Amino acid sequence: MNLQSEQADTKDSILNAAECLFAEKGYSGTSLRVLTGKAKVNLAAVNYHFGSKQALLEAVIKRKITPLNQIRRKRVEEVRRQARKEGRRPDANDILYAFIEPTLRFRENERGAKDFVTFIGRSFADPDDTVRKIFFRFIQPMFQLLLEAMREALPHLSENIIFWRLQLSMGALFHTLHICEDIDMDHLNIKDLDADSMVNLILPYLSAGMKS
Amino acid sequence: MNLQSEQADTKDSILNAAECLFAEKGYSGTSLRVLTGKAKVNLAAVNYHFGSKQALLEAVIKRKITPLNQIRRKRVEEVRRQARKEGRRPDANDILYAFIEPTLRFRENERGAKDFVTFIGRSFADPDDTVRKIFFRFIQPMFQLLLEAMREALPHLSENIIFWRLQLSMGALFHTLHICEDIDMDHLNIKDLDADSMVNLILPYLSAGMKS
DNA sequence: GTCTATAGATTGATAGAC
DNA sequence: GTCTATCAATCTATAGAC
Repeated sequence: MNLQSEQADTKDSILNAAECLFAEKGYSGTSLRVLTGKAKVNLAAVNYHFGSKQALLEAVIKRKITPLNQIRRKRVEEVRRQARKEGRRPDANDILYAFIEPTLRFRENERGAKDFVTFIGRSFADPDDTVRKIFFRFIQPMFQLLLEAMREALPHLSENIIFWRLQLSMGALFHTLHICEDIDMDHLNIKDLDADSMVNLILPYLSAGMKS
Repeated sequence: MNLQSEQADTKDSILNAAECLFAEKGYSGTSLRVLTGKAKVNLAAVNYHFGSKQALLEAVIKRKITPLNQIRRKRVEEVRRQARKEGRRPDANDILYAFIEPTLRFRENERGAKDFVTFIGRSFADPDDTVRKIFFRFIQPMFQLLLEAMREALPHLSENIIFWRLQLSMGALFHTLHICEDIDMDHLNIKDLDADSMVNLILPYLSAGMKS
C-alpha cells in the first residue's frame, strides 16, 4: 500500500514535471536532469519507471489526450445525432463548438492542462519526427471524425477543401493558444481570459473560415 | 578577387545549408557538425565567418526576410494608398492578398525559399526563446503594419479583436505551409500546388475569418 | 525503489599549425 | 582562410551498492 502510493507519487511527479517542461522548453529541449530535478526525484527514476525518455513522452501525451478526446468525440457525435434526428445536416459552427469548447474548458479546469494544450500546439511544428509521429498517432482518429462530420455539414465542398480548411483551423487555434502564453502586452493580454471568452474570440473566426 | 569570391562561396554554402537544415530539423536540432558537413566546409568555418551559431541564425533570417518584407510592405501600402485615393476604406481581403501572395510567390520562385518559409512556421512555435525573439524582432514591424491597415479596413472591430484575428491568420497560414511539406496522402496532396492555387485555397478562409 | 557513479556519445567553441 | 585536434560541458542510459 505504502509502496504503491509512493510509486504513484513518483510517477505522477515525473509526469507533471514533464508536462510542464515539454510545454515550455520542448521535448528535445528538456533534459532528464532538469526534469528529475523539478520533479524532485532521482535522475535514474525516469528510466526505471518509464523505460526511456521517449516512453515518458508517450505517457505524458496519453494521460491527458485520452480523456480529452473521449469528451470531444462524444460532443461531436451528439451534434451529428441531433441533426440526423431532426432530418437536417449538422452545422459547421456546432461541430467546431463541440470540439473547441471542451478543449478550452479542459485547458481552464484541469491541473496542468494549460501546459498540455501549449505542448500540443508546439508539437505540431516540432522538428523532431518522433514527437510529431507520436502526437499524430493520438490525434489522427479525432481529426478523422471532424473530417467526416464536416463533410456532412458542408456537402458542397470537396473533401480536399474541407481537409485543408480543417488544417487551417487547427493551425489558427493552437498557434493562438500558445502565443497567448508567450505574449505580454498589457492592453492586448488574453492570458487570463476564461474559456467562454476565448471560445467567443476564436469560434466565429474558424466558423466563418470553414464556411467561406 | 579570388579570395573574396571563395569567401562568399563559403559563407553562402553555410547559409544555404543552415536554411535547409533549420527548416527540417530546427535550430537546436541542427549541430554544427552536420551543418558544415552538408555545406562541405570545415567545422570551424561557422565560428570563423559568423562568430557563433546564434549569429548564423540571425544571418539566415535576415538574408531572406529583408527583401521579402520590402515587397510585402510595398504591396500593403499600395492597397492603402489606392483606397485613400478613391476615398474609401481598404478592403481586408486586399490587404491579406497583398501579404500572402508575395509570400507564396517568393516561396515558389526563390532558391531555398520553401525551406525558409517552413522555418518561419516552425519558429513561431520554437521552444527556444532565442529563436522566437530573433524572429519576433524581424517580423514585428511587418505585423504592426498589417495591424494598422486592418484597423483602417475594419473600423467597427476593436484593436483587440483585430490583433487576435491576425494571430489566428498567421497561425493558420504558417501551420498549413509547413504541414503541407510533411504530409503525404495521395489524394490530399498539395505539396506541388503552385502559388496561385495555394492563395485560392488559403485566402478565402483567412478573409472570411477576419471579417466574421 | 532509490541512490551514486559513470559509461559513451555528442555538443559549441577555440587554439594553433599551415 | 582552412585545417586538425581538443577542451569543457552536456546529454541519455545503465550498472551496481544499499
